Order: sequence, then C-alpha cells, then structure tokens
Amino acid sequence: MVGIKEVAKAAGVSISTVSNVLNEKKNVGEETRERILNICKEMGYYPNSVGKTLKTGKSNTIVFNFSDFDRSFYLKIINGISDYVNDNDFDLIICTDKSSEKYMRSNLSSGSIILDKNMKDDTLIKIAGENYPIVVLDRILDNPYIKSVVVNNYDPMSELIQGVIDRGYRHFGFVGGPEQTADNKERYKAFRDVLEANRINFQQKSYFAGDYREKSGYTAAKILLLSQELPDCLVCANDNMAIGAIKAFRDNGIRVPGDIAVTGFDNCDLAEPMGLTTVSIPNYERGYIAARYLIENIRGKRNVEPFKISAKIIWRNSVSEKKSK
Amino acid sequence: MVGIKEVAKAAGVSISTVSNVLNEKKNVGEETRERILNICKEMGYYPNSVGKTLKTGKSNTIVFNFSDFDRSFYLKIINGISDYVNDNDFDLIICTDKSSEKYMRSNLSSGSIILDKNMKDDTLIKIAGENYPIVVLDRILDNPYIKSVVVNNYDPMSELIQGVIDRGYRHFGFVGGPEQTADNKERYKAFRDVLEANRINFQQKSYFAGDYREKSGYTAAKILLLSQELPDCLVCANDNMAIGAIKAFRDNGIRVPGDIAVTGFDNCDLAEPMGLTTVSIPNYERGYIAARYLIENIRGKRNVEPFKISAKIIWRNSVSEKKSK
DNA sequence: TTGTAAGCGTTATCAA
DNA sequence: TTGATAACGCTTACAA
Repeated sequence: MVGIKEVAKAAGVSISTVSNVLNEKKNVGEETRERILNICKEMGYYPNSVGKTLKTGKSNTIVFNFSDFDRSFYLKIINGISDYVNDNDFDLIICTDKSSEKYMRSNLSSGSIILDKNMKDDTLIKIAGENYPIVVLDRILDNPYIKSVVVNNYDPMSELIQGVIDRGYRHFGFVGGPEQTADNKERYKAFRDVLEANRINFQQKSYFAGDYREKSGYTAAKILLLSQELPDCLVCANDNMAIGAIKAFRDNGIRVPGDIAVTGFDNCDLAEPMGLTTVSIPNYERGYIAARYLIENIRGKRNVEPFKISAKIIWRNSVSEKKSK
Repeated sequence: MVGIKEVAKAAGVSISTVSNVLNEKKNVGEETRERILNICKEMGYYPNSVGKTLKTGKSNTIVFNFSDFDRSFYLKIINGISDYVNDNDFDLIICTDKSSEKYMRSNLSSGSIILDKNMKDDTLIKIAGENYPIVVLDRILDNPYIKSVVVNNYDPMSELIQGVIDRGYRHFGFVGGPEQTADNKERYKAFRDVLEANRINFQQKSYFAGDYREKSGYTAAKILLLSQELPDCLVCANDNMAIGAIKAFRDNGIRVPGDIAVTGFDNCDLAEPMGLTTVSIPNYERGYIAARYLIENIRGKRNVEPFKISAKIIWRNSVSEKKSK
C-alpha cells in the first residue's frame, strides 16, 4: 500500500508537505504542489481514510441500519437516503445487523439512521450524544440527540376503516404485526377506535398475531377459514400479510372481495397488480427526510422534534361496495 | 469517548494489560482480568475499530456495492451475502456509489463484492491484489485476484425462445437492456441464435433499446404499437421492461397473450401476480455464493475460476399455446 | 504477570 | 515555503 510516506520519499519532501498538498492548503509552492500531485498519480496513491479518521475524529459518513429483507420498499428508503447523502458530500455505510454498532461507535461515522427493530432503544440512547445524533424510523424516542421520523399511521388507518364501513362492511377480522412495534400498535388502535365510534363489535378471537411477513398472513387466513363464520372484511396491518391472506383465500376458493374484502398497509410493489386496497407511504421521501435531519443535526442545527410523515389511501378492488347493506 | 487509556488509568494498570484482557490473551492474572472487565462495563467502554484496523491492517469486513434501486431482488442478494458473512464472523459494509472506493482501499475492508455497473473494470483491477480479492457479479473479468459469479443467461434464454417457437410463435420483437452489459448481450445472442437455428427472420427494426427499467419497456411497446404490424411475441431482456410493455399494451386495449405474448427475465416479485413467463434467478443463493468465494479467497483459498449460476424458466400465462399455428 | 515503547497513516502545531 | 514531531486508539514485541 502506497501511503503519504512513500510519496514524500519519492518527491524528496516531508510528509507534512504532501499532506498539505493533498488537503489543498495554500502554504505550499506551486511547483512543489504540481510535482507531488503527479507523483501521487504515478504511484497510484489513494488516501487511507482510516488514518485520517483516527487523527481527525471526523468522518463525514453516516450509517443506515436495517435487517428485514422481505420489504422491497426498503430499497426506496435507501435510495432517498443515498441521494441526500451524495448531494451533501457525505458517505453512506449500510449495515444489516448489530455489527452496525461497530461502525456507529469508533467515530467511523458521525451519525446514523436506524430502521432495524432489533436495535434496542437502550443501545441507541447510549450511543447518541452531543457529537453523535441519531434518526430513528418507525419509533418514537424521547432523547435530546435522537430524532424520530415516523409515519402517521393513525389518520389514514382511521380513514380507511371508516371508508370500509361506509361501503357497508360490519364484521371485521384483523391481522396484526409484531405486537411491540409502534406502527402496529397505532394501526390497530385506529382500527379499534373507528369500530367503537361506529358501535361495531370486535371480538378478540378475530385478532390474529402475525409478524409482517406474507406467510403469517397466509396462516392467519387459513385459521380464519376454520372458524364458523367469515368476517366481511379482513384488515391487515401490512401488505405482505394481506397478500398472504388473499393467496390463502384464493387457494381455498374464497373470492376477494366477493366473499371477503381485504385491506393492507404500505402499498408495496405487489399491491397494485394484486388490486389491494392499501395505504401508500412515501418511502423515498422518508429516507430523504431522515438523511436531511440527520445531516442537519450533525452540522449543529439541532432539531429532535418528532417528524410525522403523512400517507394516503389507495382504493383498489380488494374492497368493493357491499351489496347486502 | 472512553478508550483503553481511560480504562487503564481507572484500573491502575497499563494499557497493554487492558488490551490483553480485551483480546483474551492468557498472559494476565485472573483477578486483574475480572477487575478490568468490570471497569470496562462500568465505564461503558466500546472498542474503537479504527485504531485496531489501523494497527493490524486487518478488518474482517467486506464491502458490497450496488447502485440500482429499482431492482427489488437486490435485497435478496444482500440477504444471502449478509447471512454468509454473519455465519463466518465477518462484517459487511454496503455502499451505494463510488464512495465505495473509500472503503475498498484503506484496509477498512479485506475484499469486496461488486454489482454496480458504474464501477469500472480498470478501477477494480487496480484495487484487486494479493491481499484484496474481489468478486464481481454479472460480469467476467480475467484477473488473478478477481472472481466472477455470473448467471448463465444463454441456456435458459435459448430454451425459453425455443419453447415459445414450439408453441407456434413466429414473429418476434426484442426489448434489450443497456447494450454494453454482459447479461444483456448474452440474452440477446441466445435469442438471435435460436431464431436463426429455426430459420426465423428477425429485422433490426424489431429491436428496441431499453435500460432495464419499467419505463423503457413501456416506451418500447408504445413505439411498437405505432408500427404496421405487431409481432406475435415480445421478448424482453428483463422483467421490469416486460411489465412496462404489458402495461402499455393493456392501456391500449391489446390483450396479452391474446394479441401478443410477452416474456421477461429475472422472475421479480411482480412476475407471478402479472402472470409473466420469465426466467428465475436464485438471488439469495447468488449473494451467498459470492460471499462464500470472497471470504474463502480472503482466507487464502485462492479460486478465481468464473462461476456460472443456472437459472430456470417459469412458464406463466403471458405466453400461451398459439391458436393459428 | 505486568509495563514500556514503537508503530499503523494521517493531520496539526510549531519551528526553521 | 517547508520540515520535525506529537498525537489519534490500538496491538505487539520485548523488557522488567
């Protein structure tokens, strides 16, 4: 590996002069500057960022961490982050597991965006600080150095359920996601609140605990099929599970929405071709905004007010006007 | 930041003793060991990997680089890489642009997997070396330190086209991807070869240059619609473009496959619900295999023979038996 | 069993 | 305009 030292020797100057050239300081003669630059090119010198980081303690790098590979919209979030980061001359390290911690500490990065549910609140609170702001997606954390960027799940879910009721549906089933997650709680609460406001009864036996994966939706629907009577409408806390449910219904000769309506949440790529009524979340923008707040916080513009992103309902044919009102 | 030095001071020992404890060397007294470990915990010590990397020149980290956010199957590749890497106690840094180079050089990483088409062959050849093996996906590079992991496009594409011909189709259109990419070339070549073997004529005007994105397929189909006569079958170099084409046809009242058959390549998430006949590539496995070869090469088991992954055809209803044989 | 000191590649301070 | 030198956090001979 050719370093600053080799270049210095080849040029017959000191390492500090080379460093000054590389960092575009003006305290170096034009002739020397050019000569050194040429030598760097000839020798194929490339700066070693580890040495630099160790010395300066700064990195202009942020970390994005996630872990669920089933959700293809994550790529859109990454796209938004990546674009903002590039436009602002930062670098981006994406990590898929707890080895993230390695890059978050050890000033290899100046801040991070956290999406991975496995990353514990406690850990984040420990890591965040004056010189290390964090942006969390899909959870709210009350900490002076952590900004939350969350989707407003409550309003669109309320509106969705009210819309379904207005179309004549009265008997509901619900497939929930991981129970501890904030977004699942919020979606479920909106569902229950609207039912209650409409004096519609909901029994706990019509609740199915899933994990946001397609398979759990499939399973929930299969279980549902064993019960005496099908609800009119199965509300799912996300699209993957809704799609799983639709597949289970179709596999068993149950028509959607003829025999049962189904709703999702996310507007994933499959929602449109499947005709799934769902809630569309602006994912690219979500990533972009998260990156923006993070970098602004890194630059000292402190702002940790939780930010709510709004989402909108997309009606498709998995819910129709109910005949027998 | 609390470092080894602070811990040493708090424990009243030297930094090397702390280092020895942290690295589980046996040359340290049991009592001291425990005391130091406790102090580390109390003070919230976390090792700074930058210092370590700089000193040792080793990192146990690999880089994966990509840049196209439209292809949701990239997540599956990442999933495969991530799993193998975790199982082998390596860390993974994912990069989305040429800032990748920063992490590839500067011994922050010990090797990398390259998917990004924007990463130039020359650059890779410059970076790869005795101590820095590279695995490239979807391109062949002849270099003693670079292993190619590519999909066998030719065979399944040949088989696909022959199958389409056997079903009675005779007039073809082709929507190609970026012309310089190896996979596009191979897919197109298979297409032409099979046509020729069957003495079926193909005119250049039936070739449309796309870029693997849905929109370019949509555009190609729109242009096609302007021509005098539609082919029986539009072969697309990937699914995204095929889906774009199908949408364009549907938007214009052309039935698929009634008026025109369509084929894709990739078996993306949408292919199944859209009923698209296509070629399925085992993406998770692709990532897993790439990671495996990379880490084996890092560990000294040198192997840079190009590796071909086979793919298989999935017949769906975007191609049917043609009535008017 | 523990400590001293050099060194990884870089930047920064200060002196020449 | 340039060069010596210390320092960043850590590992590792080698000495005590």
